[in-house]
Amino acid sequence: MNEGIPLGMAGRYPGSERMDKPAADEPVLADFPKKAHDHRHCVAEALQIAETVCAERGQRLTDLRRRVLALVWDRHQPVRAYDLLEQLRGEKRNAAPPTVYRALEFLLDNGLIHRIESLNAYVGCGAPHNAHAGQFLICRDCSAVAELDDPEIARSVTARARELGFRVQRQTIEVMGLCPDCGLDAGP
Amino acid sequence: MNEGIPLGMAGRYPGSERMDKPAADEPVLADFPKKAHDHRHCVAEALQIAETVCAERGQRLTDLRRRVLALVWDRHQPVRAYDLLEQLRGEKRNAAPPTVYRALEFLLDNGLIHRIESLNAYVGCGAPHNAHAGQFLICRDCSAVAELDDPEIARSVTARARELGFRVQRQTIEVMGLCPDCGLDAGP
DNA sequence: AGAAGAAATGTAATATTATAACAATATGAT
DNA sequence: ATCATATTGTTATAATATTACATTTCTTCT
Repeated sequence: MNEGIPLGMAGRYPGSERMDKPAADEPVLADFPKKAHDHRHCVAEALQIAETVCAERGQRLTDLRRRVLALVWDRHQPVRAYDLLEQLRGEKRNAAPPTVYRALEFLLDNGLIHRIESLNAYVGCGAPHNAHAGQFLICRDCSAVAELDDPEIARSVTARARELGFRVQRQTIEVMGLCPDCGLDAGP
Repeated sequence: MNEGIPLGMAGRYPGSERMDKPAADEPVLADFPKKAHDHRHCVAEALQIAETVCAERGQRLTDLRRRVLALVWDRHQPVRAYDLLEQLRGEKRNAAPPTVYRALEFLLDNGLIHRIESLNAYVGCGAPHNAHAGQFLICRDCSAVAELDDPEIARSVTARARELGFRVQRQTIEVMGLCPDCGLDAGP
């Protein structure tokens, strides 16, 4: 199972019901969105948010960067850099690795996407207003990803680290498993 | 700072005072070991444990695998595959990438090492008896790594995932920051 | 508008990480 | 000793990412 209708993506994703800004300490109740939802709306809203975020920060969301962001959002799953490159080449024959990697770097720096380290891949960020690392639930079967932003998890990590005298700068939390849909196949 | 005396490594590492087997639910009180400790003892004990673990499971710890394990432990820091390869080539002129990657795969499968996804690197596992994913504190400055195995952290992740109907198979938790020694430089 | 400086992109080459495919060798079981 | 299997050797290549420098575009200042 890894074809056909694109599946889930980060909760509080553009298009979900909950795009209100959460209180600093409120867990983001992320979830895996329905299989069928309006992609175009989803992408359009992500782009709109990106415009706003960049404008607020005086960052330049160029055509290229916007296009790469749209491609990352297009499939609501982690996307690899060279897949992006291939798609770009279809539109822009002189695209090269730095074309993609520079755009990805910009988007990462501005919190508009996240990198999934264990997959060497990238996903759109559903809540780019606040700087955050996020925690990711990744389905082994269909590759759907849900982004959590649970302060309790983050705190339990930070607390233990501090006991050891370690200063936390950034947390990478990636959970592999089965999403609600794919978990059904495997029994209760 | 990334040279000279090798620095820290996983708590409950061979050579630490606490090599007793923890209760299933007891947090492993990992810590960053002292800068000067007996490496040879450290490596020797890790190898001894590996022998035992493999014997228990009927797995073959061959010369090559043992050698790679020793090299991973040698510096108590995350080691990259091609660094291992280069060292191997010094001893065994026909070593090639698969030589290293196959040994690493074996060691990973048997829980004798962990892969640090965010660094594309490998570290020895201090407690290979129990299958576990582990949580890693990685110093940005000196590359020292401490391996935690804190069930509270794992539980907080699992609990939230279950609320979303996600079945956890494996957690990757990697925390970048400053270890106790390097954190001093940066003020309190 | 025009020039200077900064930011972004183009372009070529290469570094780094990892795997595929098949041959040869070593090991353990009978 | 022979067979089956696991391990290792060997060659080639795939996948991911960066460096270095040239060119273009954008912003700002006049």
